[in-house]
Amino acid sequence: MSIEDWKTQIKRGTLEFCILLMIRRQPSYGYEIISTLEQYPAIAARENTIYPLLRRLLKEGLISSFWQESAEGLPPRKYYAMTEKGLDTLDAMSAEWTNLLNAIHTLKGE
Amino acid sequence: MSIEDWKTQIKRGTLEFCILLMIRRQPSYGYEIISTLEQYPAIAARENTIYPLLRRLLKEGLISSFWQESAEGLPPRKYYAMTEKGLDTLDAMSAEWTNLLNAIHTLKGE
DNA sequence: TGTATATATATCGTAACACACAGTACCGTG
DNA sequence: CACGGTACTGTGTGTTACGATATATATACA
Repeated sequence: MSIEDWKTQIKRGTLEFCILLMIRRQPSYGYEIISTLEQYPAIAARENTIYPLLRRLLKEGLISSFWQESAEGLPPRKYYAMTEKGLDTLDAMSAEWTNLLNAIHTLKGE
Repeated sequence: MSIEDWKTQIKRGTLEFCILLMIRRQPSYGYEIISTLEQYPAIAARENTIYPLLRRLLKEGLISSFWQESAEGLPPRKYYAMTEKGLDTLDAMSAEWTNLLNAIHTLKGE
């Protein structure tokens, strides 16, 4: 397994975590999420990954969606916002994430 | 997806990372690795997960193995140790991991 | 006989992410 | 008008790490 393959594995779960973090800050739409993630090579992902993921989060009720007109000449955007359930889940994820970081820190032996 | 399922996803890649970190500190054997991981619920895993993983790391040349007699009354243990290639890979992983942490920190908006 | 330590293997399933592809709509330039 | 570029939304199929469950082997000790 190359380091690139490993990066793919690392994204499992963390990508979902990152997207929820983004949406919690403020409602966002697919294209914006993809553009933002592009700035961070560690978790960059394309439409074929992001849209199915957003659809799943919608289906699970962690986020909600609404359409909004854009500035003139631009197609409408589908915004995603956090739900109560999403916030609860994100809190649980954050707690687990902290546990993971502590575990790694200890295993590093520092 | 429940939080338990998310924990499973998060282990992808991180479990491999953790095991390499452990073996870098000092050569270890399967049973000890499993026992140590049990102390950290975030990355706990059993034989059915750990042994195939160790076999994969061996096959990829990231770790090596050697048998060693145990204390009287115990069966011999198969120890795993880091290889040069494993160290290089671990360094690359650590760099990616740092990138990931930075990205998450920024996305959290702090 | 049963428990504990220790190292494995086999089969099957799940689900997240990746690759390739598809479609709509507007704009500016040649 | 055709073309490339940008903004925006998706679909279908494949790969593969990790998980559940079960089984196999061997030694020591109560």
